[in-house]
Amino acid sequence: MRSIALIDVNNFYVSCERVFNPALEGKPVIVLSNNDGCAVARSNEAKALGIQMGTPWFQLRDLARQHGILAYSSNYPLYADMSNRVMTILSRFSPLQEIYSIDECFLELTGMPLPHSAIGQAIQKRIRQWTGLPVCAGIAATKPLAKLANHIAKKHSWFNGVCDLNAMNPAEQEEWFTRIPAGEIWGIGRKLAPRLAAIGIHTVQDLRQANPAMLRSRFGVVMEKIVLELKGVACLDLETLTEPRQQIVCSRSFGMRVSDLPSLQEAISLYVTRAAEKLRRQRSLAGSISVFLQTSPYEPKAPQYAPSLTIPLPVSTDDTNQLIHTALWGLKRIYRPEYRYQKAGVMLAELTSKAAVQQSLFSATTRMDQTESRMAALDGINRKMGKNTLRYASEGITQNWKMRSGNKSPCYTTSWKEIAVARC
DNA sequence: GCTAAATTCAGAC
DNA sequence: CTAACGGTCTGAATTTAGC
Repeated sequence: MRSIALIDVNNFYVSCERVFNPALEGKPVIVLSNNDGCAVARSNEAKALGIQMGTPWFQLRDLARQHGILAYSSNYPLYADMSNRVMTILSRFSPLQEIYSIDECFLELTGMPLPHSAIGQAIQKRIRQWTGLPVCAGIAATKPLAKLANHIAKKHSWFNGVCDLNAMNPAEQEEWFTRIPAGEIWGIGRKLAPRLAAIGIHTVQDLRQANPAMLRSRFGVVMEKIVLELKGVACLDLETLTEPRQQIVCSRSFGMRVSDLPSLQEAISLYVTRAAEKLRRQRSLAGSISVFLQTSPYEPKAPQYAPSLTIPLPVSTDDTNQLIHTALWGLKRIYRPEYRYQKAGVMLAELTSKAAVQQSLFSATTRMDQTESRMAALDGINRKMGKNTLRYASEGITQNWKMRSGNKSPCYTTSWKEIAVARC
């Protein structure tokens, strides 16, 4: 019997904040998305107050005041660093690991000594000891079932955070499947759940018993695979190698509405810089760059404008200078001064491996070499001396358009300067 | 009427 | 005092373009 574990950190962002600020323990805490926009992580106490995932912060303000809810701006350097620690520890429990998201991974446990719940408990204990973070483990024969097992472990405290569906007999399993709504299944979202309900499929058990061929014809292959996996038939492999991204996007909402071109130029320059850093980190080159602007869809009475322009690059590149130049050229094409922009962004696409470049017949190789050493120097200085030590003047100095981040915790694990301030 | 490319949809977290 | 609502990425399905 195949045995897959799905390990995930409970309320990940909130738990990271709590590790470094134990006073948050037992209190209703939320972490907000970029620009302090929406609640994207909630402690159990906050969930108990009825705060839904993705609720805009301004709608929560009153409730937060009433109940003393603590709201933090998101601190991605902290969460990314904690995630790396967790994933490294987990990698020692199995040779096959799929890192599925910032706080989740699958581990192949097939063939390891039983009971596998004991492995789950060992994992839980070590992650808690070595990082301070709480995790749950779900174990089952396929990935969606492991997700469900994890869901069960989280919801029912008597499992102590570890649930092995493989260790249950079929009647017990069925008991659980009958109690869980189909919408909880991995891959069944807000559109598909109502469509399934319309044909009488309400629970996991209903879906398990449905005819895969019929579901395929009505909903497509994805649904068919989900059903087969729920029956225990493996269709999805563990994806243990991470392929390089096929496109890289960097976009941000502004802290205020922006209408002037110079501010947009600064923002676009910054986003291109970030995107190009990611591009070089995965050793790719971009074949095209897109620029886009957006007015706020939440102000329906204001005139809306959401232009974008994709510019093909004659020779694929990872040179920030060249990418900024091209993006700013594109920005000028799409910019109209009469709108109040809420957001801007860039996308690098048609990415290819740097190891297999198609050189231009007409461009001299020296140009490429110059780019190479200039970018290496830029990345090297910023790696050694800290992010932003060396940056492009076109990013601007005051950056009045920058996103709001009113209550960010210090970067406890990635910045010497901020630890000194924290004194915890 | 076919294939390929582009766009949209749905999902995850 | 008022207005304030995330970001990245994937793969399938559907539509459109080009022949």
